[in-house]
Amino acid sequence: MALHVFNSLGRKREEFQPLHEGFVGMYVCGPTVYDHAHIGHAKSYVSFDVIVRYLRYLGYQVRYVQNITDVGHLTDDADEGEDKIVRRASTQRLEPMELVETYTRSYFEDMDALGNVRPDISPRASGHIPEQIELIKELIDKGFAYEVNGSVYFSVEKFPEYGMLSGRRIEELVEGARVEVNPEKRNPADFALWKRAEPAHILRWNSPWGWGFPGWHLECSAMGSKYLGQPFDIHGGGLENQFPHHESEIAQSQAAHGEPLARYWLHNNMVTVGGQKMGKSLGNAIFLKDLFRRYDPLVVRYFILNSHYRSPLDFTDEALSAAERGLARLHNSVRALRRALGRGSDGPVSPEVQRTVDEARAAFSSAMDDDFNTAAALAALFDLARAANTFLSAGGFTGADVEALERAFRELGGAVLGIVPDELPDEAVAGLEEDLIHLLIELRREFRANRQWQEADAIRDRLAALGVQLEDKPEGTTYRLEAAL
RNA sequence: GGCGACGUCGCCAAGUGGCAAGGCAGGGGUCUGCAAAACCCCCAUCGCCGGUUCAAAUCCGGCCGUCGCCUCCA
Repeated sequence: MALHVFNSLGRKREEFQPLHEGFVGMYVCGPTVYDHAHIGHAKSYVSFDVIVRYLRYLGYQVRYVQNITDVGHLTDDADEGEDKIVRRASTQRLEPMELVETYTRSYFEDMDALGNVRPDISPRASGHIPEQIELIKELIDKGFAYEVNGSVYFSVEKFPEYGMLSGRRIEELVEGARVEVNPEKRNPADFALWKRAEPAHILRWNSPWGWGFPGWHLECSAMGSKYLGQPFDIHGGGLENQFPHHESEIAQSQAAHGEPLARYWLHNNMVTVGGQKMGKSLGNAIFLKDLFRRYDPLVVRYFILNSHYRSPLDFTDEALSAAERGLARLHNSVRALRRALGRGSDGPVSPEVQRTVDEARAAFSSAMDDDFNTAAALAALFDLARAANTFLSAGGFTGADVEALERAFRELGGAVLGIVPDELPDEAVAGLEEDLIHLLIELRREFRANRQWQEADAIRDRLAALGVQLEDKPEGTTYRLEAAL
């Protein structure tokens, strides 16, 4: 089966056909860096990370662009409000760019921890002011935009398709508008391309319309087409940005260039906390840096992938704890395989193992081909884990058997889903700690040989209390670090 | 008020016309000095009502409930 994706543009599943054979250009709306990343960011960027990884697994050369919004994102969308960055910077008495730098680094730190591959280009809005000004000029020249008092607005009436993505009509927007109408706008639904800024405004640039700063929607249009051309293949982002952000991107870009901005629009669903919407303004945001103190980032990643990217996801302790144990199961199986590497007999892969691996790969691919159904793909990995465990405990496997199984986990669970690292936690322990654990295991072995069960159990219990879980097996005692997972 | 999504086992979650994946938890076994891990077995007719169909969790209508967008947010 070929890859099918759910295109928000048209709201249906379509076969994915790249514009250029073998190449995919993908743009995902990045964060506005005025605070630390929260679990909403995690869901969004893990989802799109897996999409990028899977496209690469399929053999596409992907150019992944994800912007950093460091200017122009106002605190409300009536095109009034303050710039989020500026407001936060003045509160903290920082240069805006200083604030931006801090949170940009924090963002990448968290995304790295989650195992997301870095975008190929992370363009900043503030570094693309000339491109944005050019775009505005083009829109004015073509009659889609107008200037008032040093601000420029996009005229939605000039673009009849406005609403094509979100399924809204301009009239409805105007009627339902709860925000105060900006008197400068000809139509209340018009949106700002450029906002005039007074001298007191510290983040501003000179333009043909005087000093000011670009509107939020503009950056994605300018940077997306700059690095990926227009149209490009995939535009991703959060569902809440479908309107007005993405709708406005489409309008600007298509009005200016006469071509659609992107062919496939993918939207991930939202995160709730204990059943309630999470919002920075609601004060119930869970920051990743806090969450990572309680759960390994890979557990969070696994938890996210256990549901579909287009489904909402509710964060609860109970669900995360279950995810923790589920991921451990997968890791245990991979660990066992890796310990068995090189221990099998000579010979080719047995037909039975080959068939098991083939089936797992087929199930995995057909799940991922179906609009990136990671939950079903995970089920294929769990089936593989069970089979692998059975093969290992049955014995009589060849080295090639173990390699084939391990490779499947490394590629599907590792390269594609990113939840099976090349080095699992307990394999990373080294040095003094490792020597001490082995010393205790050796002592315990002697107690056991003398049937001094109390002493042996005490060692095991106390190690367990420290997060080191011992496991007695026919071939000897091994350990697992539970705290690390 | 307008638009949209969803409601599947105790919990999480796949499944969009043909006998309901997977994970966690639970019960019963095997292995083990005991554990742990692992393996085997057991554990749901899909919010409610009505309709279409040989056949519906899957399609249509109504109702109830939850969530989201329409205002900053991934």
